Amino acid sequence: MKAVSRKRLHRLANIAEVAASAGVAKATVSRVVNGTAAVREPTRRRVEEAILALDYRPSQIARGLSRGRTTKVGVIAPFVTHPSAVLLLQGAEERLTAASYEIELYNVGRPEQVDEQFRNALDGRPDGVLVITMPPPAREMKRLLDARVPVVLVDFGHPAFTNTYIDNVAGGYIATRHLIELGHRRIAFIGDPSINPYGFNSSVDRCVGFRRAMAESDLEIPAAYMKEGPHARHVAHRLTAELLNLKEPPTAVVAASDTQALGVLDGANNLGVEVSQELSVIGFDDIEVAAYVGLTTVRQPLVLSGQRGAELLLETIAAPHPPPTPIAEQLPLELIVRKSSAPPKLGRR
Amino acid sequence: MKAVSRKRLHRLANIAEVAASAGVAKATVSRVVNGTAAVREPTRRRVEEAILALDYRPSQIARGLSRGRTTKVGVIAPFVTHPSAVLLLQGAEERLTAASYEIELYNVGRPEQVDEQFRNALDGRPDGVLVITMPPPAREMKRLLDARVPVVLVDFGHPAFTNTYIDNVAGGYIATRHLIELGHRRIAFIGDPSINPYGFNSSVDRCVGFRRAMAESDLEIPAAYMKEGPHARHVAHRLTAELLNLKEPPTAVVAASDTQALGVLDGANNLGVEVSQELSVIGFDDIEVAAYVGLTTVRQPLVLSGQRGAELLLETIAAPHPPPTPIAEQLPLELIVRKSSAPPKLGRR
DNA sequence: ACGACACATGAAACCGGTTTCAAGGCGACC
DNA sequence: GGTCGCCTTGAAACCGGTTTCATGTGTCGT
Repeated sequence: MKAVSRKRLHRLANIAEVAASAGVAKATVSRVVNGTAAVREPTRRRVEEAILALDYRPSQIARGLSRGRTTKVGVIAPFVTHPSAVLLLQGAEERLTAASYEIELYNVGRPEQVDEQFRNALDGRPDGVLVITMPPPAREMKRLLDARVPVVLVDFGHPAFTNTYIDNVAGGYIATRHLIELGHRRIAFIGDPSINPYGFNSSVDRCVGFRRAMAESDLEIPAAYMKEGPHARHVAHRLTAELLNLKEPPTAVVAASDTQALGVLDGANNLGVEVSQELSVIGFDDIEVAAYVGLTTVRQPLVLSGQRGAELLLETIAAPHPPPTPIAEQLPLELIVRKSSAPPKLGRR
Repeated sequence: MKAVSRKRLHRLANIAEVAASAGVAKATVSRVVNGTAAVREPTRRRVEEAILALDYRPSQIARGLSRGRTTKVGVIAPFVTHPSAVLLLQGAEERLTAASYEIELYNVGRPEQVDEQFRNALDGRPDGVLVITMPPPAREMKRLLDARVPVVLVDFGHPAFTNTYIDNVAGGYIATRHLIELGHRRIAFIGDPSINPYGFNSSVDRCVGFRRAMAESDLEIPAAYMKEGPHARHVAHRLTAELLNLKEPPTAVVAASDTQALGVLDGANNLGVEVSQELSVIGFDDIEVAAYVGLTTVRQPLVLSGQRGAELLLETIAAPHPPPTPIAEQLPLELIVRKSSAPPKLGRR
C-alpha cells in the first residue's frame, strides 16, 4: 500500500500501481488495457487480476493529454433548458453517447457568456464542437477555424461550417400562407429583435417569409402589426395585448416560435379574446406543449436535427486531416394544423 | 513558426510556444497566467504580448492532470431530457457555471447504461459528481465512496451521500388528502413499478403516503385501483383505460408524476370521460405543461433542488479533506390546485 | 563596502497515461 | 550449434501544464 499523493483529491488507482502490483511495466498494463499489442497469456492474466483487484480504470484526463484526443465533444447551447434546445440536445446526446463520446455542456444563459463559453469549450480540448442554434461570434469563429477543430452547427445555416438547418424563410411563408388560405387578411407578426446579442436569425428569416406571403397576396402589413421583443412568453403576451388593443386588431398572428405563440395565447386569454374564434395563432417548432394546447405550428424535426448534427460531427472528426468542405444539410418542415387556427369570424376585407 | 505536432488534431498554441515567443521559461508563463507569483513588469508584458499574439489559452486537460483537479463536475441523470430532469439540471447548471465549473453530462437512457455512466463519470476525474433523481447502484456506490470523490444526490434521499430530497410520503399523502377532502372515496393510484432497474423510489414512497391517507379515512383500496407500469405517458394512458372500464371505476386518480397524470388525462379524454366532472386527477412535480393543461399537482421545487444540490457539491469540494458527514436537505412541497380536481359529481358513498 | 535577504526567473520533476525504441528470450532454420 | 528474426517486455520520452528548488540579481542595512 503506497501512500496516496497529497495532491490528488480522489483515491483511484493509477497505472503505476497496477503495474507494480502485477510486477510489470506501465507499458504492459497499457497494452493489456488497450489491446494495442500482443501480451503473453500469463502476463496478461496477472495484469488483469491486478486491474480487478485495484478496480483500475484509466484516467481519461491523462489519456487525453497523452493521445492528443479526448473522445469528448463540447456542446455549446444558448438556453439549453428551453424546450426546443432540449430536443436538439436529446438527439445529439443519443448519438454521441452511442459513439462513446463524452459531452461537455456549455450553456449560454446571458449575452456576456457567449464568447466565454466558446473559449471555455476549446480550453477543454474536445475532439469536436457542436454549436446549437447559434452562430459563433466573429472572434471565436476565427479561433475555431484557425484551430482546425471540427465544428458542426445544429439548426443554424452557415457557409463556413458543416451544419443542419431548416429553411426559415419557407417556414414563415408556409405559416402565413396557411392563415391567408383560411381567409385571414389582417395578419400580424411577433418575433425576436432583429439584432440580438446571440446572432439568432431564424426569427428574421421567418419574417421575410411572412412578408413574402403577404406581398404575394397583395396584403398590406400596417407598421403596428410588426412586433418584436426578446424571445420570451411574457414579452409576447405584452405585445399581443398591444395588438389586440389596436383600433383595427389583426385576426391572426404569426409567431416566430411556439414559445412566443404561447405568449400570444396568454395575451388573448387575458383579454378574453377567444382563440381561433376571434384570433388565429400559428407558432413554429412544435415543442411538446404545442400539442397540449392545440397550437397550430410549423414543425421542425428538432431531435433529428440534433442527431444529424452529431453524426456529421463524428464524421468530421473521423475524416482525414484536411477537413472536407462544409456540408449543409437541410431538414424538412411540416405544417401541423391544430385548433388555434380557423377561418376569421367576420369575412370583412 | 515551429511545426505542429502530428499527433494533435488542433492547432492551438501551447505554453512552450508562448514561452519561446516571449523568451522566458514555461514556468514564467504559468506564473503570469495564474498570478501565482510576482513577475517583473517588463517580463510580464512580454509574456502577455506573446499570449495575445498566439491567442493562447491553457489546456484544461493538461492543467487538470498537473494540478490533480479538473474544475469540472460529472452530472449523471436518467432521462435528462424529461421535463423534471431538465429543471433539476437547469438549477445545477446555473450554479456550476457561475462557479466556473465545467459540466460533463452523463445521460442514462437505458437500464444497461446505469453502471457504465457511473464509471464513465469517474474516468473523467471530475472534482465532484452530481447524481440526479437516482441512487448509485451498489457496486458504483462502493467505488464512489472508496474513491473519496465528493458526491451529491439531487432529489434523492440517501444515508451515505449529501443530498437534497423531498418527503415523497408526505407528498403522496397531501395529494390524496386533497381528493378526500373534495369528497372522493373511490381513488386509484398510478405509479412506477416498485422494482425498477434505476432504483427510483419516489413512486413507491408516494404510494405509501397514498395508502396512509386512505387508511386514515377508512377508505378501502380495491386491488384493481392500484396500477403500476413504466414511467411513461402512454403507459399511464393504458392503465387509465383499464381503470375507467372497471365495473366500479374510481372518481379520482393520484398519479405518481405529472407525466403519468398527463397520460391519465389522455386516457380519460380518449374514452370521453370529462376530467374534473367525472374524474379528478392529481399529479406530482408541477412541470411546465401542468399549468397549461390545468393539472392539479403537488409542486416540488425542482430548480431549487438542482441549485442547492450544486451548492452543496461545491461546498463539499471546497471542504477540508476528510469530508464532512453527509447532509440531507429537505425541500418543501406545495399543493397547486387547478381545474383537473373537483368534488365528485355523485356523492355516492 | 560587504553580507544578508528578498525577489525574479529558469531548470527540472511531476501528474498518468501512450508510444517508441531497444533489448532479451526463444524458436526456427541451415 | 550458431544466426536470424520474431515476439514479448521494459525503459524512457512525450503530451502540456504546475510546482518545487536552485540560482542569480538587486536592495538594504550597517
